[in-house]
Amino acid sequence: MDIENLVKEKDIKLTTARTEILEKLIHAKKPLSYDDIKKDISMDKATFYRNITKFEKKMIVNSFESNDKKRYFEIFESPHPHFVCVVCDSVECIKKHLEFKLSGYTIENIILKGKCKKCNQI
Amino acid sequence: MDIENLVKEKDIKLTTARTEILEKLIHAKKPLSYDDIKKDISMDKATFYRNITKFEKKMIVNSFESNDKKRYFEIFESPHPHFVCVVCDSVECIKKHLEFKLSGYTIENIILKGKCKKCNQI
DNA sequence: ACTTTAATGCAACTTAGTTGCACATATAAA
DNA sequence: TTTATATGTGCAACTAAGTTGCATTAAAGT
Repeated sequence: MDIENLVKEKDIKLTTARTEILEKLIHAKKPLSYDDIKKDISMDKATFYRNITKFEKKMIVNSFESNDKKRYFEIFESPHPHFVCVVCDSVECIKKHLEFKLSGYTIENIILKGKCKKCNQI
Repeated sequence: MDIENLVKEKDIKLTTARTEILEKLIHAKKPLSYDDIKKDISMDKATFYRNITKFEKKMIVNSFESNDKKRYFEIFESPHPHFVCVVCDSVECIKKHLEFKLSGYTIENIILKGKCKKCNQI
């Protein structure tokens, strides 16, 4: 996956700031918060949030609120569940497909909250 | 369900403030945020949050973070999924049991995010 | 180059929730 | 009934993620 493909036909100017954000998210193995990536990007947080909002509107990025009051962002791909640890606040993607229908509702994201492997061993 | 049963053997003093919170939650049909119930309770928000934290530790109340940056609280009963609308931020309980296992993990809450019935019709 | 439009940085703001501290209430001991 | 000790409460100040207003800068079209 490369950045040109992501923004293709999305009517978005590819500025330095935007490239930095997308680069970081593309190489991430799990959703990241602003806090997770601020050390690796050079823009102001206002710029970060304005750009991420734009990415979300264009369906390039997708986000959800975790347990730690932070928003987590990932490149929008085929929908998959996420696991959020209520002890250590870590966030993971669940590869397994979770089929679940609810008539009248549209389900966009499934979030499982609980204790992750590490925290279960303590 | 009554309040005496809830706090029985939980080593909790039943003050006026605590009774107010529990009364409200017992009669709620869905999880409520502080914002939802502040008009109906007479205590300071610090007292509310300190008590709700205590209830959570004692497994009387259970909570989760929604999409609107607010925490939603409900009386702790048998675990069930919740639906959170990403458009109108409404929160609902899902009665249907959702079985989902993930080895090594403990799942405490399942949150489905998407569009609710109302918002789907718009 | 000139104009128009969108992007950025900075600082101030918003808001859910937390914390320190003094005062109040309750339970236990004397 | 007083005294001691612990717990609960209100108020105000604080915290931290995210937002907004505004002046400045950069980019794209003519």
